[in-house]
Amino acid sequence: MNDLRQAAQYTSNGIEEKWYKEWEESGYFAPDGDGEPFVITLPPPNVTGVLHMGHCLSNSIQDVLIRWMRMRGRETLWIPGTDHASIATEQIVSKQLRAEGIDKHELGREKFLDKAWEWKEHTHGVITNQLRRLGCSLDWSREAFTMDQQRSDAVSKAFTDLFERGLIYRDLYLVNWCPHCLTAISDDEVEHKEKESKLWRINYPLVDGSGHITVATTRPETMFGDTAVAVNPDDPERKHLIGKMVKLPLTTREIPIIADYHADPEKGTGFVKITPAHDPNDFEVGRRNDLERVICMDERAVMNDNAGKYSGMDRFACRKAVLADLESEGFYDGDEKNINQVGHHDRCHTIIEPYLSRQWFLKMDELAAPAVSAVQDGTIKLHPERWVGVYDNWMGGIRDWCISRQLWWGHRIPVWYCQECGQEICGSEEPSACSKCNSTDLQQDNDVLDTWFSSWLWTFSPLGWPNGAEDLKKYHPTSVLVTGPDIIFFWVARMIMASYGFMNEEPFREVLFHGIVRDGDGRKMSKSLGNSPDPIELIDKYGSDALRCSLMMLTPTGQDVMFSEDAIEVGRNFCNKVFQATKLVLNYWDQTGIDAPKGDSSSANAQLSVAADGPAALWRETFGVDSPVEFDAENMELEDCWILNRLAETTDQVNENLEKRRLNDALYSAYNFFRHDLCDWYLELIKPRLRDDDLRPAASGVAVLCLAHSYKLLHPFMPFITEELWSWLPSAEGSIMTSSFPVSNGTVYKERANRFDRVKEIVTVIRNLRSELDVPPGLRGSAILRADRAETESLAQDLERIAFLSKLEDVSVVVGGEDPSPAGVGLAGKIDVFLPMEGLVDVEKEKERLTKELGKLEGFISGSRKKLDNENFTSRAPEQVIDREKKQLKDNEDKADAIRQLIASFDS
RNA sequence: GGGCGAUUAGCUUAGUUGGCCUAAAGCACCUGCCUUACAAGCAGGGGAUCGCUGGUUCGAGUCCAGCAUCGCCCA
Repeated sequence: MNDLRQAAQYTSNGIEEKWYKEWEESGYFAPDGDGEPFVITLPPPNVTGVLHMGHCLSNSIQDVLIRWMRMRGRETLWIPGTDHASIATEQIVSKQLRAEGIDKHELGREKFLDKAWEWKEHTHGVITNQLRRLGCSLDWSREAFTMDQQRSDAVSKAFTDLFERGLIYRDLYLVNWCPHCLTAISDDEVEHKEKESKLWRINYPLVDGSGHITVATTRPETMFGDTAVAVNPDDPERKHLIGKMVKLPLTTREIPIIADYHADPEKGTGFVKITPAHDPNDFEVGRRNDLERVICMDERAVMNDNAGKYSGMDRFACRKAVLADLESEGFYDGDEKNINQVGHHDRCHTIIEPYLSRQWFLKMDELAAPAVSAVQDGTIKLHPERWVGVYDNWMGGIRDWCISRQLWWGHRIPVWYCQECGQEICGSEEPSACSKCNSTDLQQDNDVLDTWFSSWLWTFSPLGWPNGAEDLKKYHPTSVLVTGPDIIFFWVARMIMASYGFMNEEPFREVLFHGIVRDGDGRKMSKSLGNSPDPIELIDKYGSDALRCSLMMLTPTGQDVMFSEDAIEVGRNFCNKVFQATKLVLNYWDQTGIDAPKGDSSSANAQLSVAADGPAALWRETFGVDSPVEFDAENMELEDCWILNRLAETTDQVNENLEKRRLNDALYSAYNFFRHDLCDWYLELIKPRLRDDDLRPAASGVAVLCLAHSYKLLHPFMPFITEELWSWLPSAEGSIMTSSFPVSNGTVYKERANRFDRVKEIVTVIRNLRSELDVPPGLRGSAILRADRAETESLAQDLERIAFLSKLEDVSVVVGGEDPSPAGVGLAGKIDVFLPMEGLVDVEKEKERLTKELGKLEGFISGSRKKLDNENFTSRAPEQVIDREKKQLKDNEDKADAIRQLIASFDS
């Protein structure tokens, strides 16, 4: 027998790796069958990175969808891959080289790339193995990397296509420049942070000697790049100065006062210094007014010769020096506090320097148009829907995308320059000679492309575009994209544009945005805060199933999730619960000595509605083999009917919620069924039958069926433990992950199921009474139920069950009659429940309790009466609503009467 | 400054078409129980003027307007 069967508690040790290996070797992750394809491309993690909590959530969601669809018979494909993370990787490799005393530039491009590839090979296995530990059922045979040959081909094909379509251009532009990484970055990579700074006032003397004007600035060090001062043309107090010249302090230059609406008379001093080469707004002003662009810093944000004696100083050191000199030379006019948004590079957190340089841009308008309508007309659905507005908003104001990066690790821009005639040649392959002058002296552009320029192709490049055809035809468009909303612009929007741009169709049918994983205090998890647990450590400690289950249970659809280590106990505890219930059932099953034939998974199914034909039919349906147990389908036990009905209902709920992509609701349905219906009620109740030699086979048989279906329902969420326990079941054959997912078309045994619900209600009332009246747990008293004649008959069949579940010696039923006294009393629907307790009941306490209950009822009654007395209500509300209200009133009045009578009986 | 979202029990949230809402769940808390699957458990309990103010309606946690507070994105 399996060692785990003997364990006191569930432990995932060894089990998870064992099953993952088995699944992978059996080829279960590859698409199979001829069902409608269901395809996801994994959002590629950084190849040199490690798994973090956000990945765990995102990948768990994807795996749930994939496993569910696979079990439903769809041809599923989940494609893994990683991206090359240009800036991050280049930073790491450069740092490693520096530690060895090697400078990147001395080493040279080729050798640096060798080092980077080495590093990539070294770290690649880390993240992919982590995905395996999580249980992700990815088709590893199709793994892609953004810089492998196939994907590199896709990138240069995309670039050359766009180039030929005239959408790519090169221009001098003010870009977001990182003086630390020495590269341009896109708008999206800039993080704006609020900073308290100052607004300094500086006097610029008028050249004609008629005094001075005062400009206000947050960046005095850029004054060496000033080429004008702007005044609002509608500014009555200052417009007369337009056209005059001012002297730029600390220099010998003279600049004009110009008219531009960028200047706001209400803001600052009404005069704005214009620095076209160092400020995005000023750049636009410069364009409008045809101003000269004077660059006063180099790429490291060090002042250059245009800054005169400040040349060679860092930008911030220069600011201090300039301010000091302005003051000593009498140009300084004070300052005031100012809070402004300062852009930082999201990778290295250096303050961005707007920098004038020649970059490659992609025109977006044309590409955006079909991507906007696809989301608007519902071709692509976003969940939750509110992201549609955010998406539209951004797409409406879309700006051209700066795609060049001054880095080496990445896809080198496929453009060559003729050194003879200056011709630009773009092509997927290196040209042998200049197309214009035939010179062979060609040089490739030094820059590489933004990493997102390869990931925006991610729905079709992993399927083999542009070379392969088969996978592409079969699996594109993909089905779902699962990701966080933080990259909706970076990635999601661009993928949609790319797909329409190159494939002429949508990249996926729906996008599932999930929340961000935060720590227990609601802070975003981050390396610098050190508040992010290592998922692999958590998996080692608690098991992957526990981690997945906890994350899914804690994550409201589309909302952020607060995760702390103790939250994972929810999942761990549930795994143990599933294990314990299995142990119980199988231990009794083994005692039956029945030798169950193994089933045939190919003929097995999971249609719950066959349960109505009896457990034997369900057994055949579930395991694909005749039931080794003889069930009496004509005389099913009440609880068996009830649990099979609950199973059918739960199955519906799970499927329905998964359909709606409400994953945590789906999990909760299955969880509540297992923990409460199956364990707390059903398994508790059948214990006497399990201990009885004659009744054991049927009771344990139904329990086995419940377990089998529970495992299936839970398998997408917790794949390992369900596979392990499935393998323990009699008649179970093959892997659960390739078995059928349960389906149901409604309820079974509805009438008897309702009868059991009444049993539950009565038992709950009795337990409540026992507890409220402080009846010692060891005391097995009796109870009397009073009901009308119609109910009494069926109730009589259930008395033993009620007695057992409420731990009473005996329970009897009467029709009408006096209240037994003294007794505790409760109401289960229309049934009065008496707990006679000679000498035990504290009359005063019981009266107090009943009075409280009566008060509550009277509140409801007066509420109902008020409604029903309102003619507006009775004439306008729908009939069912009125009927329901009347019925409630009647029920509550009956209850209240019963309680009043009882209170009176105490007094007599 | 522009936009989006949130506000329900101590905490995290559910509440989908206005009426089975007499507002649900988990965690936390209190009480009892080591009952031969499980203390990583079971049974029971307390705890909410649904952010505020108006409006629409026979009826509002739900729809509308304004306000307040918080969060996110963009400029």
